[in-house]
Amino acid sequence: MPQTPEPFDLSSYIPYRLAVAAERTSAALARRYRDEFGISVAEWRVLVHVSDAGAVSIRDIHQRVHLEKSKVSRAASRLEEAGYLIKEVNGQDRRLLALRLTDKGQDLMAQLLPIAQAFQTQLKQLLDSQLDAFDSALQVLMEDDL
Amino acid sequence: MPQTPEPFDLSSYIPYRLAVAAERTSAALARRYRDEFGISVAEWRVLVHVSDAGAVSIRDIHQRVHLEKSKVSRAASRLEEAGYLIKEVNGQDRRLLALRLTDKGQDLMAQLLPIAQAFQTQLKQLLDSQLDAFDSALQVLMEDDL
DNA sequence: CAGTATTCGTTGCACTTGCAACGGTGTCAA
DNA sequence: TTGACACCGTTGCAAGTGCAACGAATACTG
Repeated sequence: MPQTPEPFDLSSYIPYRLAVAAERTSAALARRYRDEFGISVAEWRVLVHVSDAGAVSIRDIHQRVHLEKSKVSRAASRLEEAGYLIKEVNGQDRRLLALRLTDKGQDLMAQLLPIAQAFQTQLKQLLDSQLDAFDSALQVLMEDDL
Repeated sequence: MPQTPEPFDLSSYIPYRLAVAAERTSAALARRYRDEFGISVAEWRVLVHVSDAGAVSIRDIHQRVHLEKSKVSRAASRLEEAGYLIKEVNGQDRRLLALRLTDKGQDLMAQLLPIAQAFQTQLKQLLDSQLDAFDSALQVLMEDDL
């Protein structure tokens, strides 16, 4: 009896669905600020963390926003070159950097944050009644061993 | 009155949470077959679609599995070089290719599919009661305009 | 102390990625 | 038929990526 391989439906496969949803969401967000501000996703994450945690090291960002440290390093360099932040060496531990937004960087965030907030609001409205379950499902996927 | 910029919590931001969850999930899946079989995510998606849709073109795959056509083209070339599939020109329209699995490719899928199925089962168990809401939330994010 | 091990951020390297442009093929209307 | 146009898959190129290795700074250990 020839064994037909069990059919496999990619469109119902959770890792695939997640990847597509994440990509669409990130792309939709990036569209809202990439052209106008020239900020990539990695740079955006760095900016957010520097913006609300003050003087942070590359390592801090690496650990808290799920970015490779080399990616953080290069994103920070691009942001520094663009004048959005400065790198100082930490006086306590001179291996560490202390990244801080410049005034220009704060201006940038003042423009970006409302855009980001509006998008979050839009997404919440779209998800509506599924939002809570969706959020706790994401929590599981972000924290549990897979 | 100095205006403190509204705080922005990245860890509750949906695009960020989705990106992290998707990355972890894809990485967990890739761990299960990358080392042993040397298959990337793009190659995996191409394989799945060729495996269950028979003779397909690059464009078909591009449209159905959310991959850039250049990415599909290069993934298909790697798979061809590894002996997992062959490219023929479509007789009806010689602009199109018809990709088909070789016997070696079918053997590969016979090994990969159970791994993939087991992972899906594991994820469903993890998500458990949130699964239905999670799935319909993903559906919204995959289909609606963002 | 001295000497080793560890941590931090950067960088070299090979590889991947996205995008635009290309040659080859098919379509359609004049 | 021919010419303009559209579509398919590939590829060149610049930019981004992950990983390992590096120098500099610090921590640890005897």
